[in-house]
Amino acid sequence: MVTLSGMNFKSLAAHLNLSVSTVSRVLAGRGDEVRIAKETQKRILSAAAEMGVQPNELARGLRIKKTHAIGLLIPDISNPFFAALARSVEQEARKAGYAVLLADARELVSVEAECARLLANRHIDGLIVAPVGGDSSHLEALKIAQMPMVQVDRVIESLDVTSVAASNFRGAQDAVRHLVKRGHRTIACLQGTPSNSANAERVLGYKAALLDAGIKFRKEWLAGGDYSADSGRSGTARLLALSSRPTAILAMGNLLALGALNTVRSRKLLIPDDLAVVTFDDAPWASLLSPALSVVVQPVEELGQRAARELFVILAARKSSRAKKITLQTRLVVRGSS
Amino acid sequence: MVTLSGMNFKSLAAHLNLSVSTVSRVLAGRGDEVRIAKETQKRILSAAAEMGVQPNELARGLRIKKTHAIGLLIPDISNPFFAALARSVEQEARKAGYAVLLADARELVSVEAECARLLANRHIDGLIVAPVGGDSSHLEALKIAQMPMVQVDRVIESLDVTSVAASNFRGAQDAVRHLVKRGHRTIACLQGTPSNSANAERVLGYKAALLDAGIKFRKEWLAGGDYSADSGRSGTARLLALSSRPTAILAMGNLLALGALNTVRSRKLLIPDDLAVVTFDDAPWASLLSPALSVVVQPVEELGQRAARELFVILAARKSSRAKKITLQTRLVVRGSS
DNA sequence: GTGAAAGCGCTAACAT
DNA sequence: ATGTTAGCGCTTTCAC
Repeated sequence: MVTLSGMNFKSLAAHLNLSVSTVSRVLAGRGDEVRIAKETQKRILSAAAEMGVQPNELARGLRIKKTHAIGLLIPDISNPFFAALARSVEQEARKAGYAVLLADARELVSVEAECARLLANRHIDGLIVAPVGGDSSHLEALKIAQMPMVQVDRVIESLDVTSVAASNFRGAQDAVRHLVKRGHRTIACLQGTPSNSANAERVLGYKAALLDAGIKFRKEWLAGGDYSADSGRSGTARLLALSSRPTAILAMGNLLALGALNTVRSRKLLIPDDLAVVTFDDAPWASLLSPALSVVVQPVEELGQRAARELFVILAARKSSRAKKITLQTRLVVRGSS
Repeated sequence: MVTLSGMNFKSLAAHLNLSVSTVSRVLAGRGDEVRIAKETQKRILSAAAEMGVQPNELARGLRIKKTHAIGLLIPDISNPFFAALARSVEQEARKAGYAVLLADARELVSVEAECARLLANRHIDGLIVAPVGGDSSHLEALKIAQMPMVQVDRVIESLDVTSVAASNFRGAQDAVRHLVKRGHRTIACLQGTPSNSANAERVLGYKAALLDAGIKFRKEWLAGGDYSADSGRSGTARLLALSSRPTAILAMGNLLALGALNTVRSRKLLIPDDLAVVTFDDAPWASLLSPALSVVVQPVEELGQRAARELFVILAARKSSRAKKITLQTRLVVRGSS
């Protein structure tokens, strides 16, 4: 508990022979509104700047019942996607004068519930959450307690809370259409965690696009089961063993794709000739592989920015508005692998 | 500003016909110490649990001048290394009952300075910082204001603050020794940002190992300049054009290595035969490339854990102790690329 | 064993 | 145009 200057409004006021309230009013920027003499304002402002006096946000929060802090509850910060999300949320929050309390659920609902409780105790003004999925009663509880909330990336529909996500359905659809255009008719898919809404949307988009192209979906084309490279590796092995071997694969996460590449290489097959690969989520290394990976890019930066902004809109609103469902477009980047 | 229950000590006390002080004492776990009747304690405890009453950390912090929150100031959360660091710091903090305020400096000293100020205003109890490097007067200021601090990964010696870092010197040394053992005599190096202490240590270790092996360092072997893949690509191109072309490269970051691989492939050279590559920092994809990358692994998880623990030790201590310098061992993992 | 009262640093309603 | 006062929800002395 350290203040840079060690001074507070009281000591500043004493030093200037003014009352704390006057100091408070001026430093809150309401000097003109309350008609404090220009002269006095100047004195206060310059003295504050010089002595490095800043309001104690704790005391302030206690009084006005706002902490100007938001919680960011994500399933796994070591996942580059969420790291990038955290980055843009933090930047947007700082711009708006909010601090960010970070909580990492480690993909465990139990940890997520605990974090939710701890954050509530900290009296955050609002929460941005990418739910782990599965049980969400702890998030329900927050909602009932009127916690302003925005869901991002992963969406729990039943929560009835504003959400910001990429067009996962459309992104998968685009990828499949691209593959179809390249002449593929047997297109498999490596899925991530099925309980995850983003994954579910992608699988739906994949199936819809197959239908559109007059291709009958076969359930043995659905491999994977989580977002790991291992899952991609074994899933691809299973797919390659199929009697009707797929000529293309859509992976729902880039580690899945990496696993796929691995299996393909070990079989001495060629990409994209023997097997074309498209995957969700770009990464610095995706374009550096040979062949470079074709990817469906999510607008991560915008996702975080938008989620933060939506939350701030909710916080600024006097009364609760209806939950919005915001979808940001994905972008297909075709490179060598397809 | 939401409480899950909407209740506080006062309402609980009223409900039980007790005073706030008694409730406070019991819920602070000092019931026995102050000799509150077992019976009363039980009533309070069970009622609190049932009604979900938790202390308002804000009011608490204001009173006892402790927020049980720490700041985590890092240069770039989208860098997987720092993301992993954040993850372990957050977990360790939560275990110890601390919340984590995240601040991302985006590798800019100016942003770092602003974040430092904002965090101080939030009255964090302590700070874990991986300095951007360059100017550090803002960190000096925090130190002078007695902010409990721990540096991690990147270390500013002049700050005289406890630091936790990997054995960068030793790690580079080990890598070079390994290459020498494989018969290499012309070993180049792709460095990251020179102003970064971790990079500087690595370069020193690299040079020391060359000296040890009786190899004279030549300054044209030093390429790169930042941690990007581009830097690795162009640096490697330069190295390959040398009259005394290196047979091995040590990269100080995995994107640098990725860039190197790229250049090597485009030249139709073979790894590790034409050029061996070892790099700092493992990544999920490093072992999935072909050939798989040999890497110097930093114990990221431990780095974060240790930094947090050291900070908590400082926070628990009554008076300030001397700054420690903690070094955690790196590990060389030899794979196909060397 | 428990309660009353003061105070942490701020804001806001109510003086003047 | 500025000061006085009460109070946010806790902890902590001091009282009984």
